[in-house]
Amino acid sequence: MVSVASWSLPRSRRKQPPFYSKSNVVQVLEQIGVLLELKGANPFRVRSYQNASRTLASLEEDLWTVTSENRLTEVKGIGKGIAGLITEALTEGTWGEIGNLFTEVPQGLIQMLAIPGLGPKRIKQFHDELGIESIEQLKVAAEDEQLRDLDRMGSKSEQKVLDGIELLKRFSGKRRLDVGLLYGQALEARITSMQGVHRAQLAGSTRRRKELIGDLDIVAAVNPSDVDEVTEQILSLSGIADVKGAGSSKVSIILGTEFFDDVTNEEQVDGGVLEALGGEAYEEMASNTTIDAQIRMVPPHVFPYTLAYFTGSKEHNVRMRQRALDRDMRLNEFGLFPLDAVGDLKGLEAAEFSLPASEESEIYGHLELAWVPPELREDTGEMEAAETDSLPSLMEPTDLKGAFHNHTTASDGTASLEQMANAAQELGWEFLGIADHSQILQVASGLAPEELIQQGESIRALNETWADQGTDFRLFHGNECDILPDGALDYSDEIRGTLDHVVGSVHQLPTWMKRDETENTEALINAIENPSFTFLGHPTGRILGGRDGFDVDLHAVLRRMGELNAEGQLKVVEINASPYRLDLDWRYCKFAKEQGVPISINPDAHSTQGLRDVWFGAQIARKGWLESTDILNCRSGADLEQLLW
DNA sequence: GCCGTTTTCGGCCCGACTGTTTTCAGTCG
Repeated sequence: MVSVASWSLPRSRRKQPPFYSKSNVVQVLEQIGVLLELKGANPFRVRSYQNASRTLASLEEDLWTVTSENRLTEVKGIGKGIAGLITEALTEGTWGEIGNLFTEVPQGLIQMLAIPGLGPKRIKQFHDELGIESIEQLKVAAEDEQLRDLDRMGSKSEQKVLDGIELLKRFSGKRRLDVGLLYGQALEARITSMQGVHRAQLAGSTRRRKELIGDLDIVAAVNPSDVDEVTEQILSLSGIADVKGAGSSKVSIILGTEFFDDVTNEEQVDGGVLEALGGEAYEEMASNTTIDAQIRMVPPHVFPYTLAYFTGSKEHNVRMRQRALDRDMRLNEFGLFPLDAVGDLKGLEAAEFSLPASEESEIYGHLELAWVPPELREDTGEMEAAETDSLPSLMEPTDLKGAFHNHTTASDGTASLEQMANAAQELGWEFLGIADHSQILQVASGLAPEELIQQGESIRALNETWADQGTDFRLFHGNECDILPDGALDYSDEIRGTLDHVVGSVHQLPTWMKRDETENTEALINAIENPSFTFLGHPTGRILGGRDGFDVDLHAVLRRMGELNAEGQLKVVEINASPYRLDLDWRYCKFAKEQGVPISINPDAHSTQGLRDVWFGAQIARKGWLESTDILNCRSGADLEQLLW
C-alpha cells in the first residue's frame, strides 16, 4: 500500500553495506513506479517496478545475502535493470539516475493521486499545461474554470475534480476489516432480499479477508429485464451518502453511517462479526465512517464467473486468465470461452458460449484446479497448490479452545479474573490465559512483582475449585512482559519463573521506530532466546490505519524461533486478533508454519467482549494458510496443562 | 523494465463507465 504523506528517498542509518533494509527497497521501488506514472512513462515499465516491489516484499531469504551473491536476477520479476539498482543502493547507498525522480516530481502531484477519479495522466496534464503542483492549486484552477478548456476536459470533468477533492477530505484511505464486514454483510443481506435478485454475495478484498479494505464489491444475480427495478431499489436504500454512478451493469454508491440506522440486529449481519464487534465499533462508526460500494448486476447463469472475477485478487485473476489462455480459452467476468467458439464476441454476448458453471468450484474444475478458498487468492502459491490438490484444510474459528493473551482489572482490563473466566466458559472454551501488563508499563497499571505473585495464587485457587468440581476449565497464569529496547524482559528471572507463560511484547514504540531493522531484529531475537519467553506478542506493534510497526526482519525472527522449537523449547508467535492490529501479518503465517513455529490466535482482550475478537484472528490465520494443527490454542485444555504447568 | 519449448523483439489481463467526442482516452477494479 502506498502512503501519501510525503515521499523522499530513505536515509541510511548505517556506515557500511548493506545501506538499506529490504523494507526500504520495497518502498522505494513501489514509489518509483508511481513517480514514473506521473512522468508519463511506459505503463509496462511502471508495472515492472511495482511487480519487483511486491515480489521482494515476500522474499523469504535475506535481501543482502541474495544481493551480495549476485543472485538477484534469479528472482522472478527482477531483471538486469532493477537488480543493478538494488545492488547500487545496498552497496553504495545511492539510487542511481532514477533516484532523481524523487526530487523531480512535486510532492503535490503524489497527493493528487489520492483524489478519486484522478489518475496519473490527468495530473500530468494539469501540471504540464497549467503548472499545477498541489491540491490547493488544482482546486483554485477548477473553481476558476480553467480545467474545462484542456483537451478532453469539460465542465463535468471539472466538477468531478472538485467533488473528488471534497470526497478526499471526507473519505480518506482504507477501512479495517471489521468495519468493511459490518457494512458489507449488511449490504449483501439487503440486496439479497430485494425483488428481482436471485442471489447476491460480497466479493472483493472483504471476501478475501484483507486486513484493510478500500471499498465493497457486491455481485448480484439479476435477470436483464429486472435490472432497472433492482437499480431503483438500490438507489432508494436509506443511508446512501452519494451516488457515484449507475450504469446497466453497475451501481456505485457511497454508504454513510445512517446506513445502520435501521439495521436492527443479527439477522442482517453474520452473527460472528456482530458478536466480535460488540458495541464499540458502532460507536466509532457513528462518528466517522463512509465507505464506497459497487454493486454489479449480471444474469444468474453468469454469476459464479462474476463473483470469482470481483473477488480477485488482481494477481490471482491474472494467473487464472493465463491458465485459461494456456488451454486456448479466455476467462473474464462473463465466462470461460474456448477461443475458437467465441470468435470476436465480447462481454455478455459471448456468455452463451461459456463453459457452464453454477458454482465457483466448477470454474476451477474447468481449469483443472481445486477450488481455492477466497482468503488464499493472493497469488502466493495457491495456484500451484490447487494444481496438485495440496491446498491446506483451513482452520475454523470454532476450532479454538481458548486464548493466551488477555487482561483483567489487575492492569488495564475492565473485567475481573472471575468475569473473564466466566466469559471464556460461556464461549465453550477449555482454558483462558491471563497476561496482564508488566510493571514497567505504568500507563497501563502494570503489575508490581508482589501483585503478580498474588494473582498467581488466586488463579491456582480457582483452578483447584474447577478441578474439584470436575469442570474442564483452567486458567493459565501468564504475563505480557515488556521487551526492553535491548531485548531484556521486564521482572527478574525468578519472578518470571513462577509463570505458566510469558507473552513478550514491545510497547516503547518510539525507541523501536527510530532504530533500523538490524538493531530491532537483534533485540527481538535476544528476548526470544530468554528461557522464560514463550509468546511473541503483536510482533511489529502496528495499528491498522494508525501507524506502521517498527522495522524488523520477521523472517529472521521466525527462523530463530523455529530453531528453538526444534531444540525442544516452546516459542510461539501470536496473531494479535484485535481488528486494530492483526499482527502477525498473514503474509508471514505460512512461513512461520514452515519453520515449525506454533501460532496462537490471541484476542488481547481488555474486556469480556474483547475475547470474541479471536474471530478476526481466525480469519487472518485462514488467510495465512493455517490449519487447526498449526494453532496452539486449538489444542485441548488438558494437553496444554501438560505443556505449560 | 521483464520475459522467453512462438527467446533477443514484441508482447505484457481485460472490460465497464464516464465524459468527451463522433471513435476514444482516462480511470477503476
